[in-house]
Amino acid sequence: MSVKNTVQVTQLFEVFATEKRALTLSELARYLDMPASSCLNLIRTLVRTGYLYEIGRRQGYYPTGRLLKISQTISAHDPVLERVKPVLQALCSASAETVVLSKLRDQSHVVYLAVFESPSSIRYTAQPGDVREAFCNSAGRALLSSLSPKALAQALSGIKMTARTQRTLVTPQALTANLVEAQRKGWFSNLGETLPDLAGLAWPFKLGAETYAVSIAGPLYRVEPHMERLAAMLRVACTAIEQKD
Amino acid sequence: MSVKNTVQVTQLFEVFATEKRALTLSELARYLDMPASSCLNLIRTLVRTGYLYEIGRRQGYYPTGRLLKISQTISAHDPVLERVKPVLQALCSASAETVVLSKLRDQSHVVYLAVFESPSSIRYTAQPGDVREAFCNSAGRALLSSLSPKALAQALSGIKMTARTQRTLVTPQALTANLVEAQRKGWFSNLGETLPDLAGLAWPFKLGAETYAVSIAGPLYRVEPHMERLAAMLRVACTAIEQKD
DNA sequence: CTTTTAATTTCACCTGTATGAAAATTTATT
DNA sequence: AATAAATTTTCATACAGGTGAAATTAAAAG
Repeated sequence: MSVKNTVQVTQLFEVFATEKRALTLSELARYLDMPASSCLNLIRTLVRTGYLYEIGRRQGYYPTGRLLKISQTISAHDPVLERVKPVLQALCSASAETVVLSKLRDQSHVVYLAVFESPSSIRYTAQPGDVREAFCNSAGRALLSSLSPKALAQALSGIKMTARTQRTLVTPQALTANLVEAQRKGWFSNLGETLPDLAGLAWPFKLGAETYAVSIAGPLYRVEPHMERLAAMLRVACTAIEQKD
Repeated sequence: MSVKNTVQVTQLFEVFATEKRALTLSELARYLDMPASSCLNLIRTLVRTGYLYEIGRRQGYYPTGRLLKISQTISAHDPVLERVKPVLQALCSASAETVVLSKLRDQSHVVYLAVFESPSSIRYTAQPGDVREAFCNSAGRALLSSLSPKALAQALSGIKMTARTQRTLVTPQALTANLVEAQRKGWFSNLGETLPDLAGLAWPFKLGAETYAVSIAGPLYRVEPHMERLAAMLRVACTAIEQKD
C-alpha cells in the first residue's frame, strides 16, 4: 500500500495550516515524524512541482498559492455541493447553528463533506473531511437508517460501541430502537452522546441512488429546547434538495 | 527519492481541477498513467483520511472540502503574501493587467507565488506554482539581476538558452547587456520573447535578505506602448512593499 | 435470462525508495 | 577568530510498497 508517503504529503500541508508559518526542513521532519533525509526528498519534489518555495536559505519553506487555486477550482465544481450549497447556507442562517453535509465513508464511519459554521461565537466547529463514528453521530444515524436491514445488521456487528459519555447508546438493540423512534419523530439525534455539551440532529436525503445527510449541531443548551422547530427546518431543507429535479 | 508517489498525490487533485467532475478508479488510473491496482491504494488512503469520498458505487470519487479548508488557512497566513497582497491588488487595478509575484526557485527557474489576474477578458493567465525559465521571463530577469556576478555567471553557464520566438535573447552576452540596460531604464522586460504576443515587465524588491519580483504581464499590443508608465507604477509598488517597516 | 465486456479488487513477488550514518555547511558560543 | 553545536545534504543498502496477473464483481449486450 502507498499509504505512508501519501499521508505524509497531505500531513505536510496540514502542518502548515496548523502552524501558520514558514517551517524549516528539520521542523517539518519533526512534525511529520520522519527522518530529515526523507523529508528533504519530499520537500524537493514539492518545490520542483511548484507547491512549495524556500523563503530563504535556512529560513524555511512555505506553500505557494498553487494548492489553493486547485482546491478552489475543485470546490467550485463539486457535483453535490453545487446543488445543496444555497439550501444549506440558508439553513445555517435560519437555525443560527452549524450545518454539516455528510455521507457514509464505510459501514461504520461518516465523513463530513462540507461545513457551514454558525455565526455565533459559541458554536460547533468541525472541518470538512473529518471522519466520525456513525453509531454516536446524528448524521451517522440518519445514514444508517437508510441501509437495508441486512446491511444495518452487518454494520452493527462490525463495530464496538464504546461509550463516549454517560448518555452514549452502547448496545445494538438500543441503537436500533433509537433509529425506529427517530424515523417516527422526524429527526435523528445525538444529545450529549459524543461530548456532554454537544447536541446534533440530522435527516437524510437521496441524490440519485446515493444517500446523504444534513445535520444541525450546536451547544446542548441551545439545541435541545428547540428540536421540533429545528427538525422541521431540516426536513424542509432535505425536501428542497431532493425536489430540485 | 519519494518523487513518484508524491507527484501522484498532487496530480490526482490537479486532474479533478481540470476535469471538474467525479472520476472513477479506472479513469483516474488512466489520467495519472498508473496501474489501477496502485491507484486503488492511493484512493483508499485519501478516502480514509477524509480527502476523497465515493460519490456512489462505480460512480466515481470526488474531493471533500478538506483540501480547500487547509489551503485557505495556509493562504491566510502566508508570511510574504500578507505583506504584499494589498499593494499588488492595487497595482492590478491600476494597470488593468495581470500582476504576478515570483521568486527564484533555483538558479535557472522562477516560481509564481501568487497571481492577480487582470479584469480584462483578454489577459495574461497563469497559475500560482507555475515554473518558468528565468532567462526569458521578465520576473526571472529582475531576479537574476540581484545575483552576485559570480552567481549570475554560474547561472548562465548552467542553462541552454533555446529560442522560444524570433525575439528571444539566446546568448549570455545579450542577456547580460539586457540586464545592465534594464537596470538603467528602471524595468526588466520580456517583449514577445516567450510567446509572440505576450509582454511583461518586472522589478525586484527585498524582504529581509531575500529577493522577490513583481511583474505586470499582458498582450504585447496593450503593454508595449506604455512601458514607462507601467514601470513607474511597478517601482512605486516595490518601494511601498519595502517601506512597510 | 445468458453471455460478453468492462471495472474493481486481491495478492505475492521484485523493484524503487526510505533511511541511517557520515560529510558538508551554516549558525552559535567562547 | 576558533571551537562547538545544529542543520542540511549525500549516498549505499535493506526492505516497504508498487506492480502484473489472476479473481471477482458489476454493467452491457444479445
